[in-house]
Order: sequence, then C-alpha cells, then structure tokens
Amino acid sequence: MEKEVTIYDIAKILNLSPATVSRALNDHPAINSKTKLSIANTAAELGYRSNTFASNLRRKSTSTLGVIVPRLDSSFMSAVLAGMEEVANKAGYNLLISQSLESQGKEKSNAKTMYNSRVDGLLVSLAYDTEGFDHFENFVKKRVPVLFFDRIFDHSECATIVIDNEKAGYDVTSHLIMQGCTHILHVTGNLKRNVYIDRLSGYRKALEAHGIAFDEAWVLETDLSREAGKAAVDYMEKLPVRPDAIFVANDICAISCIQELKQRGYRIPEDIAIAGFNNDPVSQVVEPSLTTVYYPGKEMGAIAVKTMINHLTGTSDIDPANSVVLQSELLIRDSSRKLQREARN
Amino acid sequence: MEKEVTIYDIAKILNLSPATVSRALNDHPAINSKTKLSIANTAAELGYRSNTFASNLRRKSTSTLGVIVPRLDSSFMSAVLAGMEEVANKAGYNLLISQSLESQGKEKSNAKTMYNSRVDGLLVSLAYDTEGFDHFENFVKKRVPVLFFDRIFDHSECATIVIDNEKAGYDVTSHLIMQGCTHILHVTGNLKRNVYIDRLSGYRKALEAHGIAFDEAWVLETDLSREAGKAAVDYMEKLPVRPDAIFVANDICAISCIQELKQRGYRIPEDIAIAGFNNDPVSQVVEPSLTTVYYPGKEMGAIAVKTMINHLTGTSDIDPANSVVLQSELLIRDSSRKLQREARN
DNA sequence: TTTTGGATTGTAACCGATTGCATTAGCCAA
DNA sequence: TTGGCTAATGCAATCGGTTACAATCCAAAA
Repeated sequence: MEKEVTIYDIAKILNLSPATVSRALNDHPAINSKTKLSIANTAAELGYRSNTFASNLRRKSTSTLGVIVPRLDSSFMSAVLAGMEEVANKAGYNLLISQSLESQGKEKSNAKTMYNSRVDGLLVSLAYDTEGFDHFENFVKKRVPVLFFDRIFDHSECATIVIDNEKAGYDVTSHLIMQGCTHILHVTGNLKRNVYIDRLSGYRKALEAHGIAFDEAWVLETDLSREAGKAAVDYMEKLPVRPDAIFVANDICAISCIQELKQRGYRIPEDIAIAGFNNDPVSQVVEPSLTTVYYPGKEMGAIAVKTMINHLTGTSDIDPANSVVLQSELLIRDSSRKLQREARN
Repeated sequence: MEKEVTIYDIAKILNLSPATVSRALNDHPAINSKTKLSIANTAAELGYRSNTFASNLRRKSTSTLGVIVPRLDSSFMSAVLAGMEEVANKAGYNLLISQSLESQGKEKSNAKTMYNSRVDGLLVSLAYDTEGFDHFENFVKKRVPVLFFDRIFDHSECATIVIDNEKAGYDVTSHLIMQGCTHILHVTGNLKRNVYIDRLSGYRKALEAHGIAFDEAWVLETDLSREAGKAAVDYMEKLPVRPDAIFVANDICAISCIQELKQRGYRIPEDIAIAGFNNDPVSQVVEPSLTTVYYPGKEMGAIAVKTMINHLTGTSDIDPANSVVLQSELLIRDSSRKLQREARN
C-alpha cells in the first residue's frame, strides 16, 4: 500500500501512452469516450490520485489562494473565512491562510511566504499599521492578482471588496442625532485604514448635514481594544461638555465603554447613547443591547473568492480596478433608543 | 519581469553545476562556504525563489498540514486556528484549512481533498455526526499521520489533544451542588462525541459523589444552538420538579437559556443557576456573567501542530497513540453564585 | 483506386530541483 | 614519484504530468 500509482502504470495496463491517459483524466475532447471510460475505471481500481506537484510544475499554477488577515480570532474574520472556504472549496481551490497579528512586519513576511508558495491569487485585509505597498509589488510584477477586502489599499491593479463605511458612519451618526443627541464623541481606530477614516468622514458629514459643528477634540483615535474603551470613558469625562452619545468604530470597544459607563453610574441610553460597529455576537447579549452596523462578513469572504476565481479563470475580464461595495445595515437596539422606547428589536 | 529564475540560471552565471547550486541553497555541508556565499548572493540579486513543486515532486513531501474543523466561525475554533497558524508558520509549514460545517459528508469530501493535496499531516476535530473512521483509512495506509483534537476519535494510530472533559464536567456540577443546587438539568450535545459524553459522565459522577440520584430525564441531548437554548427552557418547564440549576455544554446555548429564562421572569441565579462551557467572549458580557469552563483554544492549536511537526521531523518518536490532556479551569461567575455573593470575579 | 480529412493516439521534450555515484583537485605520507 | 585520502564539485537519472507536434487509421470523396 506504499507505492503511488501513476499515469504510467495505468498506461501500461491498458496498453496506451501516458499522454492519452493524462488527456483522458482531464476530459480532453480528442479522446474517445470509450477509452476515457476504461481509463477512468482502472484509475479508480488502482486508487490513482493525481500528483499535484508534477501537474503544477508543468502547468505553473497551484489552485491555491493565499489569505492574509489581521487576526484569525475575531468573529468578523472567522465569518469571512467561512465564506471564503465555502466558495473556494466548491471551485476546487485551496486556501492558504495566515494572520499578520496586526503587525506590518508579520504581514510582510507572510506575503513573502505566499509569494514563495506561488499562490494563484492573494486576498488581503491589511494590518493596523501597514504603510506602503512594497510587499505586494512582487505579485503585481509577476501578474499574480491581489485583492483587498475590508481594510483595503487603493491601487490601480487591485480589486477591492468593501462596505460603504462612509454611508454607514453617516447613518449611525444621523440616527444618534435623530434621537436628540448633539454632542457625539467618535471613538475610532487607526486613521490610516480606510474603514476608520471613512466612518469618520460619514460622521462629519452627518454632523454638517444637521448643522452641528465638527470639533477635532470629539474624535478619539485608539486601537479599539477593551482597554481603549475604558480610556475613552476617561477621556470623555475630561471634555468641557459631557457627550450625550458615543459612536465607537467597533463592538468590542463599544461594549467595554458600556460596561465602564455603567460601573460609573451612567444610565444608557438615557444619559449617554452608544453605538458600535460590526454586529459582533456580543452586541446582542450586552445590556442594553448595542446599536451597531451589520457587516456581511461571510458574504464578503464569499464574494472576494468568487471575484478572484472569476478573474483567474478569465470568466470576468472586468477591469481589475473594479471595486465591489456590499450592503451594510444599521441595527437599532436599546443602547441608543432614547425615543420610541416601545419599538423593540 | 515575467521569467522565473531557476538554479540553472544561477549555475550558468557562476559557472557551476545546478547540483552545486541546489546543495548550496540547502546548506549542504559538502559545499565550500565561499561558494555558498557567492551562490546566496547571486540568488538574492536575481530574485530567485525556489520552485516548491519541483522540490516537492522530488522530495515527496509538501510542508503543508491539513486542518479540518467543524466550523470556522466560532470563537473557540478561531482561537485554535490562531494557535496553529503561529506555530506552523514559525516552523515553515503551511496550513490548508477547511470546514465540515458539522456534516459528515463534507468532512469526508474534505478529507479526500486533503489526501489528494498530499498534506504531510492531518489535524481534525470531528463533525457533529461523524461515525466511523473510513475516510481517514487512506491516510493511515499511506502512513500520513492523523491527529485529532477536541472532538476526537479513538484510534491506535492517531495522537489526540483534549482537555479532561469528565473532570471539567465534574467540577461544574460539584460547584453547582456546593451552591445548594440539587436538581440540575444537563443540556448537552451529540453524545457520539467524546466531549459531550465525557462531560455527561463527569456530571453523573459528581451527582453520585454527593448522593444525588441520576435521572435520564434530566439530560437533554440537543444541537447546542441558540434555538436549542429556548427549547431547553421549554423542556425544563415541563419537568415534574423545577430544576434549580442548568449545566449547558456550551456557552452559546447557555446564554440563550439565560435570555429566555430572564424573559420568562426567572431570576438568575436565585431561581435557577446556570453554567456553560468554553469561556466564549459573550460569557463575560451577558448579565449575569456566565459561570463557565476556560478552554485553552489557542494553546490546543499550538500543541496540536507542535506535536504533529515533531512527529514528522522525527524529533519525538513517542508512541503515536499518545494523548495530550490540557488544563481547563472552572470560572465561577455570577450566573451560579448563590452563596458568597460578595466575592466578585 | 487514390486522395483527403477528421478522429484518435503516440512521441518526446519539457517543468526545476534533488541525489547516488562518480570525478577532480590538492595534500600528505611512504 | 606514487598511492591514499579528503574535500569539493559534476553527471545524469529521476519525480509524474503536460502538450506541441507528429503519426496512424479509416471512411468518405474524387
């Protein structure tokens, strides 16, 4: 049971050439269907499995997609990966997954690994502090497609999958304003990243649209961790005017704010309304339940892989600079419902 | 920028044979260190990257580990994967990850894909309803090591990584009993899986140890989903005696129980104490915070890969039937604290 | 009967790295 | 000078499919 079966073995048994066997197994049209059948049968009998390396070596393609994400252990990312895996698997592609742990250095080294593994395409969501595109240049030069999702990099050669973060930020802020809030603190992440700068931009526009002046002091850039939540509450208490709402750019940090605020005796949403972002499972469980933005993670992963595979197989020769924008949705829950307290979600 | 550099190019430039170049790049002792240096230099200059396929084809190994998990989108699994990725990456191994979506059928097809991809080793956590070992026989026959973690299969050829589920189940149950509970409903998962049957066994033993009679009607086998949580509450209300505690075999379902119970007017833990399992992030956020069992996911992933790689490189020729048992820990929180209400966690 | 052309199948040169078995050079001792 | 030995390098086969370019066969057309 040790020896591997090759197309040569099959060829010898059936008195054919290995070329014919190879073509038959790949369903080449020139091969007689009866021949194909007998080849398929003996292949099955012998327990033949194709040697991917030999095949890749000759074909120069790997049927493997590389994925680099900031962290594997976040509910959003695992949803994304679940979506990716499902589509890739169906299309016969493998996924090579690695995490940058939010570090530019590790992202670079992962990119190198992917490059050496000769992935057919690369799917990336950027780390917190990544600057520049150097580590992806190799791919572009070798014409390996690179696609960014969620935390993207704007590059003429790369497709992107995002949600409309500006609109989402606008919607959240408008909602808070409609609830009567006029002093809204925005706690955000690293503004190098599109997701955060765009949400901020939506926040600004909503303020303007409602005639509220924008003030830089009301934007707090953090790492959006649990600790940042507490720090944000500290910061808030030092502001000249007490805010009546906080819009946090992620749920984890928003929840930590809620817990901290409750501990300090604030009532939510009566004293301060809170809104988060991502629709993390915890957002439904926390009390009061957290107003947030639904983020289609699984769908995003699925579409990213679909786009990539279409690109690779040439099904869609769409402009590689095309960008898919997915639908997000504001989920209004108790943490921000100052009016219509009756309508429960 | 299209042409790939090969060892032949390097050889030609330096007037050496490809054999020497290959050996130099692999740091073979027979090669003169000066020669090595000049080869390394020109390789770097030319932007050479080794062709894995050619190498794999010749070597018959892939430096890739296959991973099959029930779901990617669970906080426990993403912790496991994060741990795996870190170790594998450091050791120069790649991870090929796929999910069975809790279906035996998909698990089988994934195993086949892994087999055809010729992974050097396979790491598996079983789906909900998997029976039998057939789909892994191929690996055993070809001497590809298979390691099970968490949801394991007992097989003489396969290593396993687990926590002591029986002990954990015992500890949870004992704790509830110490809080004065005598009627403890146990909501569990598919009893084919070791993790659930072992926890159940711990539950039984704890009852016995405290002189409480075991009753089958007090064990509810479910799929541990959110819906199952509600169904469990329904079931509970139909029992002849109202339970004073529920021990649920996972946090997601436990939390859904809590929410349902609260909605029906029960006070937790005064009327009913609740305990979960896994230390999912939500368990800290729910109110009251959920007593649960800390599950070392990241560590489990790391150790699984470490064990596998040691096995592959022959560093440890330990009996393949060896089993690693990791430490878990009972985290007592408010949902079960009927006594000593002062000690907060 | 000869020609022509489509349908099948075969030949052989790759793809790029690895490695068992020489071979060569250089040095020391006999 | 010669033999022996070590260190360093080269030769050439090999891993298993793929594919451009024939070659072959057979029936239909001329």
